[in-house]
Amino acid sequence: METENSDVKISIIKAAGRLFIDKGYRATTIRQICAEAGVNIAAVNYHFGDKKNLYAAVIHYYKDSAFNKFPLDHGIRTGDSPRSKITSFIHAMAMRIFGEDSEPQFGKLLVRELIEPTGELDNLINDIFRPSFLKLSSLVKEILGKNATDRTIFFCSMSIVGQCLYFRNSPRLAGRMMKKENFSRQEIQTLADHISRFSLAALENYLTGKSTNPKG
Amino acid sequence: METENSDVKISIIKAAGRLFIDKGYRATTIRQICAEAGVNIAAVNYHFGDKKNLYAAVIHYYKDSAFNKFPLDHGIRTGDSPRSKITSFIHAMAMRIFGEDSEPQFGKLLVRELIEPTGELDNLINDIFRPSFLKLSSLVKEILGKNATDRTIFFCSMSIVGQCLYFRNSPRLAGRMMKKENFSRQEIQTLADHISRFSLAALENYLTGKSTNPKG
DNA sequence: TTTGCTTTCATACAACTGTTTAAAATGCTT
DNA sequence: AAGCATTTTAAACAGTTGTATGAAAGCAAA
Repeated sequence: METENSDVKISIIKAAGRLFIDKGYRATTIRQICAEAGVNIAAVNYHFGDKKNLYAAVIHYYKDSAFNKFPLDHGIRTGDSPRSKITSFIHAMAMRIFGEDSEPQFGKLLVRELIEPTGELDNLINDIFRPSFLKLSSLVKEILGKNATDRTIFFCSMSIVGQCLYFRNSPRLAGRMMKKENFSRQEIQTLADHISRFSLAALENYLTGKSTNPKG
Repeated sequence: METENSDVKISIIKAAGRLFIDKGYRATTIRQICAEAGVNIAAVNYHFGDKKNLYAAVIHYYKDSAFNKFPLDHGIRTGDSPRSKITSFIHAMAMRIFGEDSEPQFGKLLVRELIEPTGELDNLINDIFRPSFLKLSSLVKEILGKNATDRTIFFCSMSIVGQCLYFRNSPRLAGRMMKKENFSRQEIQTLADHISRFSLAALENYLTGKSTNPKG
């Protein structure tokens, strides 16, 4: 059995990726994958061993694809202002999560794994979530200043990530743009612009803002 | 066949709810549900017709439970300040989404349905998402003021909802509190306090804040 | 106790699942 | 062209799924 990624393996990975993104791991059958890829039923087991291994290969493939195009420090230059750095980070994160046009939507796979872990979640946390979150936290800390506690930095970073993921997976409300399958780069930038603006406005007034006690 | 909710029906709904929340609709089998509820395997089909109908009953049951305890205007009094109103709204939303201790976590069912619609999604959008979102939007509008466009109000409301749902479904990062199965009321309030504070800081400076253009 | 209805039960069924197998086809080296 | 390893194929496998069935049990009213 070959170890490199042959054409057949790639075509299976891509077909499986489309289906996993669209229907999820469990609801996608090997027969569907093979039909979509135009290969025999036994091809998955021959080339990947089993369905679980194929899924891991799909995650790996799309993860590399997303982070090769938009690495963690994409658009961030050392001399940039904290505002500019966090804005660049959010834009790159949005591009990874949304994908462009018909590109794979890595964020959908991520969220699916969050909701219904298949066993790859631990790898994803170590490979993706943790380093990405740590990078974001360091940028958040630059904005909040030295008075911010680790807990505050943590919560604020969570708030930023949450916005990105929800925009990708929100329901269709009224006749608006959300819940589209694919977004153009222009639309992704519009969303990333909002998230950056919203988050920066929050971060720059988080420590000085009034209390939110409902009674007060 | 009875039309009221008998004891057996309730116990099946509750057992199914626990399993659907934990493993999702597809991964949960009727045999598991009946074992958990201590009833015969044919009970689901006898009392609910089929699995899909049972799922709809589960959604309906937990939805009513969550909104009876924490309705849309929970804690909101007419004379309250806009800040106080939106804070109360976020706290109630958090309670509905997280549930308390071992209470049903309605947010998990919601997000599962967002990620992998079973057909109930359209009902949920009409019954839950849309009215809740409209209520939140009206409160956001109060804070942003009359200069805010509908588009701005929409995006900012999305940002608030996104935070709540992500906190419920975030991965376990380091040894922190997230990705717990159950949250105490104290922990939910802590999260809601942060989300309120973050969002209010954002809303009150969104229109006056500087641009987020990465170049600037 | 008998009657008639509702509910429970063990069992069975057809459809679908991931996976395996052994033979056929293909490609590559000599 | 021959030999050999790799890949593809059709067919089958055992296990699980949601659902259906017909008999047994429960139960209230007469």
